[in-house]
Amino acid sequence: MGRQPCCDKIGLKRGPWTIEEDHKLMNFILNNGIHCWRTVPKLAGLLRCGKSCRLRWINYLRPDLKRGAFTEMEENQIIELHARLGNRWSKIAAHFPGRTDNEIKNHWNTRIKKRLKLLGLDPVTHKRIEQTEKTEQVHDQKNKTSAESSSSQVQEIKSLEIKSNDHGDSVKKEIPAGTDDQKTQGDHHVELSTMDDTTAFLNNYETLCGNMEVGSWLNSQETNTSTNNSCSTSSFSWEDQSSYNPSISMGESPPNNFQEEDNSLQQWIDNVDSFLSWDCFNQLEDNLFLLEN
DNA sequence: AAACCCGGCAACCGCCCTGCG
DNA sequence: TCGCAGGGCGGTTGCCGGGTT
Repeated sequence: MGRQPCCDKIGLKRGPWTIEEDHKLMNFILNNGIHCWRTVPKLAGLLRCGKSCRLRWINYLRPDLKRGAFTEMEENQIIELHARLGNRWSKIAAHFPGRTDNEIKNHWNTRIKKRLKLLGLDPVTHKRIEQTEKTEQVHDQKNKTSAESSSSQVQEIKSLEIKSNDHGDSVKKEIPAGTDDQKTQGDHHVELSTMDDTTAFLNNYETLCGNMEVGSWLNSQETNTSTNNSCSTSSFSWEDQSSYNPSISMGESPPNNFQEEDNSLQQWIDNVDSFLSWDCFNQLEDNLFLLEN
């Protein structure tokens, strides 16, 4: 039979959201806050599932979303974080205010992954591809000879990692050791016997990336994303708004927060209106309406 | 100009986790 | 402690627009 759907999907709309639906959802959340996603579509007059509303809000309508292309710095940071955290996109997204996990995940899958491959780096292990193969061999051997001491293999892994340092000057950064994130690295990552090894690996990784000049390479491969960013996509950063309260979340009531500040709600709506270009859409809707009649 | 291909991204699916009664 | 409901999250799908043939 399978799992029960999260809500009664009969008669529910799916697919791309319309401007009208966006308006309804945004107005509802602004006026009422979010108490229970399941009730949101009903109360907001939407024929959508609660989950769909939640996703739409989080990935598109949320006022603090940063729009536009990823900068070179952001990309490098994503790569760095992915090396530490694996595919835990929400954790990675937490380091990028205004970016969503979905956005980062898509960006990773569509661009960064390919670039790492082009650079000869395994996007999963973040090691050079030939090293990954060797490491896998080490793992295979380890499984076969589990009774033996693993020290020599760890040594081999270490030596492989250290090789990545042999590319010239190293660019060292301070990396906090012993964080939870490091302790919970994904299984697919290189086995590290100690926290020192983790730090060494990260340092080596960073050194590798630095020496291969990922940033400049990316820059040369692509007509400057930052310039494109500034002209192709309007960017709305809620951080710019002094009245913004980032704690819009379950159980809280954003309107109160907004109302406490002079004109903040109106400012927000104005900003959202501008970045969604609703005037244009409204005009289009009007035109369509006239055509239909 | 049309057909086809491909990449990017929004949205969906379904499992997992957490909080509550 | 257990079961359930709801939200969170990662993986996947499918549409759309731009590029190529």
